[in-house]
Amino acid sequence: MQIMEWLREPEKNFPPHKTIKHFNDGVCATYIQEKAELSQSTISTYLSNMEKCGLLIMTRHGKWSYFKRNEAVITDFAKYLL
Amino acid sequence: MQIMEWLREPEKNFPPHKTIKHFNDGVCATYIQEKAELSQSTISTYLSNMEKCGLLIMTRHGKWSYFKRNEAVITDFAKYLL
DNA sequence: TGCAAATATCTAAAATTATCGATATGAGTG
DNA sequence: CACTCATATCGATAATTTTAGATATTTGCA
Repeated sequence: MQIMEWLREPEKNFPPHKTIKHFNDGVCATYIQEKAELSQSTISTYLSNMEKCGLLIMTRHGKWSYFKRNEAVITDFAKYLL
Repeated sequence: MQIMEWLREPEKNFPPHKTIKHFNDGVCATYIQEKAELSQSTISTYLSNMEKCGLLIMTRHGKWSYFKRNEAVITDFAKYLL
């Protein structure tokens, strides 16, 4: 939940990436891990699971994995609750 | 989640109560328990927790506890996810 | 008042989840 | 192609959740 909130406003919650300046594909895993203060393996598993279940969209840029919210899926889920 | 879905349409998912004919206050705990096929204590705990956290509204009618969805809270939660 | 029905609470076990350290894999770079 | 950084996977353990049986409480009714 916390990660999903952070990713709603990447610019406000994360520093700009050293090589990729925009947030078009979201935030790289390392920054999320640092902010979450959980181990690398834990965050990697989280992000991977969240991507598998459709909540996040992952994009590889070289050695970095970027994650952003999958708004379409989130909207559908929110509607389903009603 | 399943219970929340059932309670979206009480008339379609539960029999009418023997003494109280309408579904204004939702469904009595026993019917939910029977449909869920879980023990009485389990369902009682579920419903109580769901009520405590605001998802359900409980109404006592004599010896029966009725439960219905708290649509306001559900709507707020759905919005929060977006 | 005493019994029965409906629900609530307590305690404990089995199952699942959260989390990490160690290790493996993938990718860029001199 | 060796080295390093970023991420992924594996295996294990601690913590939490799920669930039930036993028991307690509440309420209506004979």
